[in-house]
Order: sequence, then C-alpha cells, then structure tokens
Amino acid sequence: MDPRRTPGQRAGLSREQVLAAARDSLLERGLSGLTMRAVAQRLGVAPNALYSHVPDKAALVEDLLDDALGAVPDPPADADWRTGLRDLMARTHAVLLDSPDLVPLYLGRGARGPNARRLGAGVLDLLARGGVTGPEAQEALRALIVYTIGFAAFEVQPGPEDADPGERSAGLSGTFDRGLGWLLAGIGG
Amino acid sequence: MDPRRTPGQRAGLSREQVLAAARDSLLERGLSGLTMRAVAQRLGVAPNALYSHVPDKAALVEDLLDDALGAVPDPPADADWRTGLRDLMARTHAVLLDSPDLVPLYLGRGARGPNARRLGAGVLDLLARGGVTGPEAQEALRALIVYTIGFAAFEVQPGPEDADPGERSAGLSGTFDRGLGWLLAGIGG
DNA sequence: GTGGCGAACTGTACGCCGTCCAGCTATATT
DNA sequence: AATATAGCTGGACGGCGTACAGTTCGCCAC
Repeated sequence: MDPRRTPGQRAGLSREQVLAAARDSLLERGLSGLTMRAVAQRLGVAPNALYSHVPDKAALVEDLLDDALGAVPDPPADADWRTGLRDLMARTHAVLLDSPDLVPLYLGRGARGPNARRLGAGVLDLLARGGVTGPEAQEALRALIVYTIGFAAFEVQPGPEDADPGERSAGLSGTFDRGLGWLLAGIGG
Repeated sequence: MDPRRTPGQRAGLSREQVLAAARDSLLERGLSGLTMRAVAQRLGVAPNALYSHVPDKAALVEDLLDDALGAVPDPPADADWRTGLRDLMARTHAVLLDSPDLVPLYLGRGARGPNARRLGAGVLDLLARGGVTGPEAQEALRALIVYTIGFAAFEVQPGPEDADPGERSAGLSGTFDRGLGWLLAGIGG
C-alpha cells in the first residue's frame, strides 16, 4: 500500500507483474521467503490485493514452475534423436539448476502446465524418431524426466560441508551426463 | 492435556513415542496434517511439551525420514553384485512407496541419518564387488539414489485423473525395474 | 456530461502454524 | 526431609494464507 495512493485507487497490477514479483521474491529470499505478504509488499500493495489476479498461492507457484520451463528451447528438427535427447535433457537440467528453490517442488507436485507438456511432446517426438513408440516410449519419457529432475534435486541440496560448491557442482554435472548416457544407451535397446 | 492429569503431572513421554505419534499423524492426515499440535493432541499433551523430547519440527521430520529407511534390509553378503544392487534399490523403492508423503522430502533435504549412511555403504560395497571403486563408484551411487528416489517421487504424485491407481502403479513398477536395468548395465561398463 | 456498474484495492479479522517464556509440580537425589 | 531438576502447563508472539465487507476508481451507455 503505497502511501501516495489513497484507498481504493488502483495500482494497475497484472498477473504477469505478480508472477514477476514472486520470482524476485523467490530469488532474493528463497522458498520460505516466498509469501503472499512479501510479494504484495514488493508491489506496494495489500496482501489480499493479489487475490484479484491469482486464485491462491498454489496456483501462483504452479505458474512459476511452468514458466521456468519456458526457458528450455525445443530441439532442432533435424538432429539425431539420441543427441537431440541428450541435449534436451541437459538443457532442462541446466534450467532447473537456475532456480534451485523450485526444484523440490517439481517432484512434489509435478509440472502439468503448457511448457511441461511441450517438453514432454518434444521428448516423445525424438523417441519416435528413434523407433521407440507406444508404452515403451512412455516408460522412457518417465525415466528421463525422473532422472533429470531427480538429479537436479539432489544437486541442489545443501549437502555435507566439504569442498567449495563450485567444484562439487562441476563434478556432478559430469555425473549427470554419464548417467544420462547410460539411460539413453538402454533406451535404444 | 489429558484432563485426568492435573497440570505439572508427567505424561511420561519418550522421544520414540513422539516419533510414533508423528508417524501416525502423517499416515492419517498427510503431510499438511503433520503439525506439532496434532502430534501433541494424539499424545494427550500440550503442544510445547514435545519440545522436551525433540529440538524442533525439522529434527522430528528428519528422524521420520531416516526411520523409514530402517525397513530396508542389508543385501545378503554372497549375492552377485548386480542382482544385489537391483534387489537393494527395488526394496528401497518399495519402502519409499510405503510412506508417500515423505518422498518429496527426501529430495528436498536429503537423508543423512544412520540408516541412509548404512544403505549408502551397502551400495558402495556391492559396487566394489563389481570392480567399481573411487570416484566412479560415487557417481554410480548418486545415479542410483537419484533414480530410485526420483522415480518414487514421480510415482507418488496425484497425476492426471485417468485409470485406477492400482493399474497405473503396476505399470510403473515395471518401468522402474527396466530403467534400473539400464542404469546397472551402464554402470558395469 | 452524468449515472451507474464492475473491477481493483483497502482494513480488518479469523484460524492456523511453530515456538518461546514463565510457572508449577512430581519425581530423583542427597 | 530438603533440594534440585526434568516434564509439563497456560499463555502469548509473530507470521502465515485467505475470507469478508467496504470504498473508490475507470469505463461505458445514455
């Protein structure tokens, strides 16, 4: 509630602004700092004002999750299916690491938004190009998703205090690639 | 606060009883129903009484997490390393599915308790029997954990409403086995 | 213009949460 | 029997998500 605005006057918020404020809040204060009140304060608005733009906090978080996936590009249409998959999962992995606080939520509630569906379709398309279709493709899709998100979740944890996080992260990203290779080799049959 | 006990009188709680009550509460009311107040009520005690036995809620949850892993048995000492690994991970997977509400937490904060360490050591032992040691073993360990917990997390989600959960779960557990096979094949080199 | 309507916002409040503090008391120790 | 201590209590604090009712502004029909 900006003091220069008398009560009832509009702040002109939009759903996008609310989402952006939520993202900022998450970035600066972490997951536990992502509260309706914090987001509202960042927008100079009373907490309940958010409910004109978002049904509830769960919906807000869900939008946050799917939005993050928007940063993953579609694979090029002419790539070899296996390298295409490797690339797509690696990019997804990288995007997940960009917003560490969100990662546990993907596994807790899953992402069912448009971007999640787009990526799922992309994976299935690549698999089909490799001759993997039907239920087997569903299995492969699930294994890839699980591995990618699961790995990111593991990476994002605080972990026991030893070496500096830079080095640890570097070693891990190599591990991600190797395990992904195992999976892809298996999927090919 | 059992009315038959006048204030100051002891209920004779123990840390184990608090843990048990927390488990029951989790089972009946789900993760969001796991509150200090609910646990206390189940024990016939004021909420703050719990703090005589548990530092805070986070510690309680951590104990819950590690306790659940206690149900996973050690692999037999004479098993083939690959089938031993397959068995161990499958058992872990099954145990995870037994307390679905906990699964997301494993990825959110990880398990570092004695049982988690025991299982980790067991995996490393089996890997060593297969000639996989050093940093490569660490990578394999991580990949196996990630895959197992990640898969359970995925399975435990509500998912889009279609077929009955029994059938869905059956199909999934086959998928778990297959992906695990891919991983193990890759680890062997 | 002007009247009215609906959307955006406010203050306030409710019911929860985890947890701290100060007191009381039943038990264990000496 | 006197004392210390551990286990419990009532009460409260600050913070959370969010419902309710009211106020006020921007817009559109007339």
